[in-house]
Amino acid sequence: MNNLLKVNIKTMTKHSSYESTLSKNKIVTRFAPSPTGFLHIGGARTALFNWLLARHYNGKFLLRIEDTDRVRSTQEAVDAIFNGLKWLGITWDEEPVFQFSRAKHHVELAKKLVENGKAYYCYCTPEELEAMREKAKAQGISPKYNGMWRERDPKTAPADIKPVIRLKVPLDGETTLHDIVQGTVTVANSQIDDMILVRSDGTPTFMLSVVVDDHDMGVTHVIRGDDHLTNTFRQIQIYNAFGWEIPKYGHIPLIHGPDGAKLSKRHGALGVEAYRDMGFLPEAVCNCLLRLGWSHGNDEIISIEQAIEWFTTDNLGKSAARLDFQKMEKLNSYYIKNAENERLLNIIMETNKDISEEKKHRILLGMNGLKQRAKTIIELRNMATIYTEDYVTTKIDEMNKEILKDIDIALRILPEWTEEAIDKCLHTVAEKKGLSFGKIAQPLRTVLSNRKITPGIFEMLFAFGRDESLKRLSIALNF
RNA sequence: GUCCCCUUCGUCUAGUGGCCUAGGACAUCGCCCUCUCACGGCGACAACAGGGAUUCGAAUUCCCUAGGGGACGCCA
Repeated sequence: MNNLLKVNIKTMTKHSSYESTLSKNKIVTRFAPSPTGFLHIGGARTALFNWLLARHYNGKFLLRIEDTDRVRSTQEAVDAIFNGLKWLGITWDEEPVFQFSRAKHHVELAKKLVENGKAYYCYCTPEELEAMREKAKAQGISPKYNGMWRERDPKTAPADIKPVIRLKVPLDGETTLHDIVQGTVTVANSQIDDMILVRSDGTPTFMLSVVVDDHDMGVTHVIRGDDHLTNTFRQIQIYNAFGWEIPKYGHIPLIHGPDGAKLSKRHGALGVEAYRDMGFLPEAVCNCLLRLGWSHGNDEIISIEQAIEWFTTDNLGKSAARLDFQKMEKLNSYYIKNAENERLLNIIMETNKDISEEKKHRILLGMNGLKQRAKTIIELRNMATIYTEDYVTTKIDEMNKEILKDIDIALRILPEWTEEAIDKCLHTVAEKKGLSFGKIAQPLRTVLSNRKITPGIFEMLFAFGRDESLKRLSIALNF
C-alpha cells in the first residue's frame, strides 16, 4: 500500500510537472470541518491523520471551513476549530479557505455542466421528492430521485417553480473506488442518484463545493470518516463530469462510544477543549487518537515526532474503535510524569491566578512528587493544594509528640536542606528511637499537611522549606 | 427496505499461509518495592463470531450465515 502511494505521487508529478514548483512532488491533504459545533474527538482524529500524512511526506496540510450552511455555521464554532487544532498542535499551511466565499464560482461551474449536457435543471418540489422516496421504499428499491427531469424539455417546466441543478449520473455501469483503507469498493451506478448540485435558491450544495474546492486547492489525499464512503461515489461522478483527476481517498472507521454505538455527547463526542478541561495534555489526546485505528507494531507511547516519522496509510485499521478513557488516562499520566515542571505549573496556574509567588515556588519544588501521582491535570491541581492551602493542625498524642520533638531538633540543625539530607536525617532519628520509618513518617505527614495521603515526606519537607516545616512542627507541638 | 463497510483477549491492537500451544498495551487480580498514596518491577487471567471451501498447512485466501456499523436530504 505504501508503494502504491509512492507510485501515485510519481504519477502525479509526471502529470503536473508543468505546474508550479510549489505543488511538485507534494502531497496535499486537508481537513474540512463544518463550523456548526465544537471540534469533536472524531474530527480531531481525522485532522490528525491528514496532518500526519502531510508532514510525513513533507507535503501540505490545508484547512477549509465548510460554512455553506449559513444558518448553522457560527463564528464561535470557527474559533473552536481553530483553537482546538492549535491546542493539539495541528498546524495548517496557508490561509484557511472559507467555502462560502467560493459559492459563486461553484455555481458557475455547475452551470457549465448544464451547458455541456452533464447536468440539468429539475423542477420537482420537495413534496414530490418525498412522495417519490416513500414510493420507492414501499417497493423495496433504493429511495432515490427517479430522474424525471433528466431528459424532459425545460420548456415544459412550471413557471412558478425555481429549479435545482442536478448531475446527470450514468444510468448503468459501475464505479470503483480504490480506497486507501477499505480497499477496492464497487457500487453500481444505478445506486447513485442524480444529486443536487445547486439548490433552488441558487446556492451550491456540499457535494459540489467539496469537489470543486478539493480540486482547486490541489488536494491529493483525502482521509475522512467512513460515513463519507457513499458520498465519495457521488463525488466521483462530479469529478468525472468535470474531467478532473480524482484524489486518493482513505475512509477511516468511525469512533464509537464505550457501548459500541455511535459516539454521542454523553460519552465522549466532546470538543477537544472539554478534554483539556478534564485535565488531559494535548500530546496524550493525540497519542490516544493516533492509536485508535492506527498502529506501529507494539508501540504505545508515540511522540508527535515519531508519529510524523512513522505515519503512513499502511497501518490504518478497518474496523471501528471505542474510546477508552482509562487508557487515555494512563497515557496522560505518562505525559504528565514526563512534562517539564514549569509547564505543569503554568497549566495549574491557569485556573489559580491569585496564588502567591511563594506558594507557586513551593509547588514547583514539590512538582516531581506531585506529577508522579497524577493521572490528570485536575488531580495534579488538587494535590498541589497541599502547598497552597492554609495550614490547619490537629491534636496529636503524647507518644507521637515525643517523636516529633526529636525530628524537630534534628531538622533544626540539619546543615543543608535537600531531599537527600532530609532522608538521611529522618532515618537516623528513626534508628535512634528504634522505630520503623513508618512510625515516624505518619505523624510527620499529618503534622505537615493534615492529610493521610500525600507525596513523600522528604519531597514535602523540601518543598515547604525549612522555615515553614519547622513552623508547622512547633505549632503542632504546642497545640 | 436498498446499497456499502466491518468482525483477534472486557477495551485498543500486533499478525499479510508455516516463526501462533496467537504477541503488546489498558483494565482486572496476585506478588515485590515502600513513609501514606501513587510510580515502578514481576506474574496471572483473558481473544482469532459461526459454518463450509482452497491448501501438506489458515487468525491470515474464498463463499455462506450471524452480529455490529454507516449511507440513502434543496445538512455537511
